[in-house]
Amino acid sequence: MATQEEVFKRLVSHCKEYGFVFPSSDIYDGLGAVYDYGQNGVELKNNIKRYWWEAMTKLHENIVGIDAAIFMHPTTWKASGHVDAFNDPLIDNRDSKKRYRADVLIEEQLAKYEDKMNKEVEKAAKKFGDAFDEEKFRATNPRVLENQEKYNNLHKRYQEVMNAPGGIDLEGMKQIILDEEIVDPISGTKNWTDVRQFNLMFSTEMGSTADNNMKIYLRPETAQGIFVNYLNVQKSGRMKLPFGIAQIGKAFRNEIVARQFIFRMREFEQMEMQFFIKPGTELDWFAKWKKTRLAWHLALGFGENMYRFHDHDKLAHYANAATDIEFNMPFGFKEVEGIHSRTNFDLSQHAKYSGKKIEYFDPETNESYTPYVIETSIGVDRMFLSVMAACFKEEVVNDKGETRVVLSLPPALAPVKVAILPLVNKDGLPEKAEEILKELRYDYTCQIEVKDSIGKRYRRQDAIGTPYCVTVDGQTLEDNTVTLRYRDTMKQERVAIADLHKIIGDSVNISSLLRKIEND
RNA sequence: GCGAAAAUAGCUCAGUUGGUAGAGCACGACCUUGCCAAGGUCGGGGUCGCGGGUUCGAGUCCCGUUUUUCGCUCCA
Repeated sequence: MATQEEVFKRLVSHCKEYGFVFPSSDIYDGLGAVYDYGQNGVELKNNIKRYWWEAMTKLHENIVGIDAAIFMHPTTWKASGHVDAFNDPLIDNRDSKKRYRADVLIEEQLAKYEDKMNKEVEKAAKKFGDAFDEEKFRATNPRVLENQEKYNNLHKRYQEVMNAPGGIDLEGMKQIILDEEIVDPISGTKNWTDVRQFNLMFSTEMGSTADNNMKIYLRPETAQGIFVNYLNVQKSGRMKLPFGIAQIGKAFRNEIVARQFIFRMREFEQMEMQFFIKPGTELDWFAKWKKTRLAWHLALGFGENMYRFHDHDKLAHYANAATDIEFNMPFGFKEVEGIHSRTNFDLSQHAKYSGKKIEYFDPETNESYTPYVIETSIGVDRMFLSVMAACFKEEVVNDKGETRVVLSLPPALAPVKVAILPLVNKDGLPEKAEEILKELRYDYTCQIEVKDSIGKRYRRQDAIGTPYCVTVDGQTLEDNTVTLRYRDTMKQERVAIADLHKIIGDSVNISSLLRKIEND
C-alpha cells in the first residue's frame, strides 16, 4: 500500500509530466517556491476561478467584482498594519535550533545589568538599614558603577543600531550579541547565525530618477484593493448594504519557508470577497457565509468528510471571529479558505490615514456608520492542489492487475472536455475527426489525437481528466455514428454524431456546478 | 534559517576497488496492426546540477556552492 507521501510525490510528478504545473524557470533549476502552470494546468485553474467568480457574482445580486492593481499607495500598508507587523530582527542559535528576536535578547541583557545593580542595592539596604543612602551608594559602589557603565554602553549601542539611518543595523546587532557574549538559554552556546530581518512584503521602487523614488510593495493580500475601492464601488454602483465586492488576483509574500509544492508559494493567487454589513449583524453573516462557502466546496462532489472547519482561538488584530475551511490534503487537513469577521478595522484605518470619510448612510435608520466586513478568502493554488489531490487516482482496471492513472475531475473543471480520436491515422478518419471537431469546438474545449494506439490515447486522456472520448472508425464514414467512451466507467456506447451535443449537454460547463450549489 | 538526504537522457533509475556514460519508458521517421499504455526497423537526445581541488586519469574521492525533498522553525 502506497503511503500518502508517495502518492503526493507521484501527484507532483504527474503535474509536471502532463503539463499542469512546472517549477518556475525550470531550465535554470527552478526558483524557490515559485511555480508555473502548464497547458492543462492553466485550463483547470481558469475553470476553478470561473466557478468561484460566477458563484459569487451570478448567484448573488448584491456582489460585484473589481480588479485592483497589484501596486498600491504605500500608505495602504501602513494603514493595514502590514508595515509594522513584520519588522522583527531575528537570530538563530545553531545548537538549540531556536529562533529569537535579536532586540529581545539585547533587552534581556540590559535587564540583567539592572538586576545586578538592584541586587547590590538590596544587599546594602539590608545591611545598613535606615541609614542607607541609595543615591550615594549607587554613585560610589564599584560593582554598581561597573554594571551601570556596562548598561549605559550597551544601551547607547543598542539605540544606535536600532535607529541607524536606512533601517536597523543588523550586523551591528549581531556584533553586540557577540561582544556581550549573550548565550542561548537552552543550549548555553554562543553559536549564532547572522541577524536577519524578515519583511514578508516584497518591495520595489517606483519612479525612474534615483533620488526621487518611492518605495512601494507588491500587495501581500488582495483585500486592501477592495477596501480602498469601497467608496468608489458603493457610490458608482449605488450599492446598498449589505453588499459584497469580489476580486481574483495575485499576491506576494516573502515567506521564510515556502514548501509543499504549490501549497505555499511566494507568488500566489487569491479569490477574495469582502461583504459589507451593518455593525452588530456580523456574527449572523459570519455563520451564513460559512455555510455558503462550504456548499460551494461540496458541490464539487468530493464528499463531506474531506472538509472541516477550524475555528481560530487566537484572532488577528482586525478580527472578532475567524475560521478556516480545511481540506484533507495528502499531507493532512490544511487551510484552503479563510472566513473572517474583520469588524470595521480596515475601513476605519483607511479613513484615518487618508482623511476621507468612509461611511455608509443607512436610509432605513437615517444614521451613518462605518460598515463591518465579513471576508471570504480562498487560495486559488491551494484549491487547485486540493482538486488535483482529490481526483488523482491509481486504479486497477482488469483481472491482470493492470493499472491506470485517472484524474476524476468534476467535468466542469476538466481542461479538455472532449477528445476526438480517429481509430487509425488513415482512410479519411482524421478528416472525419476534423469535421466533428468543427461541430463541437464552439461549446466544448476539444482535442484531436491521432498518434499511438487507441488504448494509449484513452490512458493519456484519463491522465489529464478528459471526461469524454469520441472515437471515429470506419463505420463512422458510413452511418455518422461514433464510439463515446466515458472516463470514469471506461464504458463505451455507439451514438450518432448528431446526438453528441445532447448527451454531453452542459455537464461539462460551470453552470452545471452552479445549479448543484443552488439545489443542495 | 538550522539539520539530514539527494541531484546521471524528457521520465524512472543502473553505473563495480577511480579507467572510453548505460537500460527501460518517452520522443521522431517508416512498416505492420486496429477499441483500453501493441510489435518491428532505424534515428535524435547527456560537457553526469555548478565551481574548485586531489590524480596520469573523477559520474565515482575531497572542499565549496545551487536546487530539491524531509524534519525543526515560521505562517496576517
